Amino acid sequence: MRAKLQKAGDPKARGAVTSIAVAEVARVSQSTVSLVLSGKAAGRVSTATKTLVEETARRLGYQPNVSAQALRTGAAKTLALAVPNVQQPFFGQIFVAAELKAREHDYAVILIDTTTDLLWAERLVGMIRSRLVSGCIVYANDARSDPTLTSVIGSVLFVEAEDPNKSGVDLNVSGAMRAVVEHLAGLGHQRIGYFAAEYPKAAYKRRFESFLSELNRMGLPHRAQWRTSATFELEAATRRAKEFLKNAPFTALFCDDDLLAGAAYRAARQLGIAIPAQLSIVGFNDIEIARLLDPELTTVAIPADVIGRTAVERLLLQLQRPVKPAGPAFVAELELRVRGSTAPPELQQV
Amino acid sequence: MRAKLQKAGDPKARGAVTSIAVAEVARVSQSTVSLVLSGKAAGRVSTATKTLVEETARRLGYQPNVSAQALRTGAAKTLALAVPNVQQPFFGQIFVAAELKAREHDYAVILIDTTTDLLWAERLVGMIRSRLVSGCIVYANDARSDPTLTSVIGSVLFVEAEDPNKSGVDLNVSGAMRAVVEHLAGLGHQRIGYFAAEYPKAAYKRRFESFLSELNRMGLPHRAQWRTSATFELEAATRRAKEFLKNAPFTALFCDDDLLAGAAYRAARQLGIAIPAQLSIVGFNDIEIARLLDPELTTVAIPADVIGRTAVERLLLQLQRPVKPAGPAFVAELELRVRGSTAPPELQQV
DNA sequence: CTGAAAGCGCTTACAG
DNA sequence: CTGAAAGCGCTTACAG
Repeated sequence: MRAKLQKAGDPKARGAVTSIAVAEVARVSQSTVSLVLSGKAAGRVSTATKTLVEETARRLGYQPNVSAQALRTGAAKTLALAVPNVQQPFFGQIFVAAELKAREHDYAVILIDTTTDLLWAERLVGMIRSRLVSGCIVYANDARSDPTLTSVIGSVLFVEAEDPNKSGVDLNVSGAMRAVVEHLAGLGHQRIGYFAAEYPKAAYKRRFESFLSELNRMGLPHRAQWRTSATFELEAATRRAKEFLKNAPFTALFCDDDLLAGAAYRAARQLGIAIPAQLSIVGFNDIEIARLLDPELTTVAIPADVIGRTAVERLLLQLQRPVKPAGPAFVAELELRVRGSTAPPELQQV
Repeated sequence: MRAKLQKAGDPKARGAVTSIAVAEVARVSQSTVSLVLSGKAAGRVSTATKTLVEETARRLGYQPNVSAQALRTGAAKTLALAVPNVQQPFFGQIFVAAELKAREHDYAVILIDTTTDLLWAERLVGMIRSRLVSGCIVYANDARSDPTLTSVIGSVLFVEAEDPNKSGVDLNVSGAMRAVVEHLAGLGHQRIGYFAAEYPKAAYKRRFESFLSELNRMGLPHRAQWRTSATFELEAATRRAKEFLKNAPFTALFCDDDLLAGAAYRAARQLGIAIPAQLSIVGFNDIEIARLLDPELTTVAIPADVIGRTAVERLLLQLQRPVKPAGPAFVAELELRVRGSTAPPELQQV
């Protein structure tokens, strides 16, 4: 038995079971242990040896040191997921779906909140260059961060990107907007207001553009005064909605997000405007809030699970290629869920 | 100039700037670079050399390889945060606060959802033993996972633990329950129902026990039939609430979570029960939903930011110690926020 | 104040 | 089919 000289001052005794320990106990070489446990034994290690090693590793409770693996292979099995706001249940859903798919491939996921961390892009670049993560999914990037990300662009997959051509995964926003406008027009609404999210995201800009072109297609008018915007901070959004809805000349209102729809409900309540009799409201996202509102909210559902899964799959594929393939984005279909907040415009407003 | 022999088949060219590259350019040894950049230069490296190295590193865009650092030091600068449900905005808040504090110490955070991953405890142990993470904050563990975690217990900090003595951070639940019961009793309520969360968490059990002892203290009765439970799945919870509220003999209802309160609102709406005239409702958490409900929900606010921050601070401290200090937990104060969902019991129910 | 060297725990050609 | 050896990029005693 070889005595192990614990050199003073060296990293403290680790206690962990290493592949060398497994090799010693199994009386094989450490190479063999590595080959077997990383699944590369086929045709290179006899079945007997393979079984012995696996057995020994299990018995000793061996877990490969991921830092050593990452150092040697050059890539950590960790991904980052950057989302605008972790506190929104929708992004929680995205995370859960992404994490599940990542886990299938033995990857861990680090979550980045781009709203609370203004330097998120710089930090992400640092994470990639320091090899903390191998790649990142960026949900709804803002234009400001793009220059920062160019140096690591091959390791990034965008969802609902600023520039739609850059998206690895995208949403069929125009299809959804068509459904929204057709639904409202079908009920008899001629004037539709727009309550926009006050964030510099192309995702929101695109929704509005689709909205306008659908109105156009249907021959419906739109005025600048029929549109306002607010952040998702509930009190501020409610105040904004209240000014906006006072004497509003429209009979239906589209909201960029269910949270904004919630603020519109509160404003309507305070103003004594009945939903849907006096005002129809449509949201976007279909988070839990939609069904907690009274009446329940008609809204556009986004398949968070499909998006989260697909984004991870595509990112992992992309990381294997030498160069980023410029293939077309995966486009997720959205679904209008009609509930009680939309009805024909029975009572004309001012 | 030393020619570097790129040995065929070795890990592909990495492209990354290493400390050796910095050393070569700055014409110092790699040890010196390391000393300077890890902030251990004081009294060991001349100011001139220090400046030169820093300058060179910045110019080359050097980022230390964290895998190499972790391998050498034995600990990755990564923490895990295990929460019951990422999709609940409350845990999003916890994450944001924890991540911010972790970032201050140069740690990254991996999020674990214990509801969607039934083997989370096993996976967490794997993460710790494989050195992917140095430690973990576990929010509201369930008893089932405890045996699995014992082997890594020194690397874990509990929040609202199964066994309150094990908590590194805890909530003053009895204080909150006292405020709730006193508030309702003060309004004149004698019979208070309880809508419990149907999860095997000690956190919820403790809320109910505190509730009972506060009732006791106030001399108020409680019957088993005045209590029911449901998961947070909105439709199921609403159905449960509907059965429960039909001919309910109580005039006020405490809910383990704002989401359950939301379900109770829906049920009340369907049954034609007016809130708060016929039924007062109190929630727990004070997430956004509380202010979106109509009337706005009286609920107990939990300081997610304080909890997230403190948990990280304490975990980091704990990881430095050789043995886990059994000091007392940090106890976060909760606050009852009175809104429109509670009022005197004007109309007696059956 | 500075540098040469060991070694953290792996993976992977290479030789046998 | 198996093993010896190199080397990923760091940190840290140690020698000078």
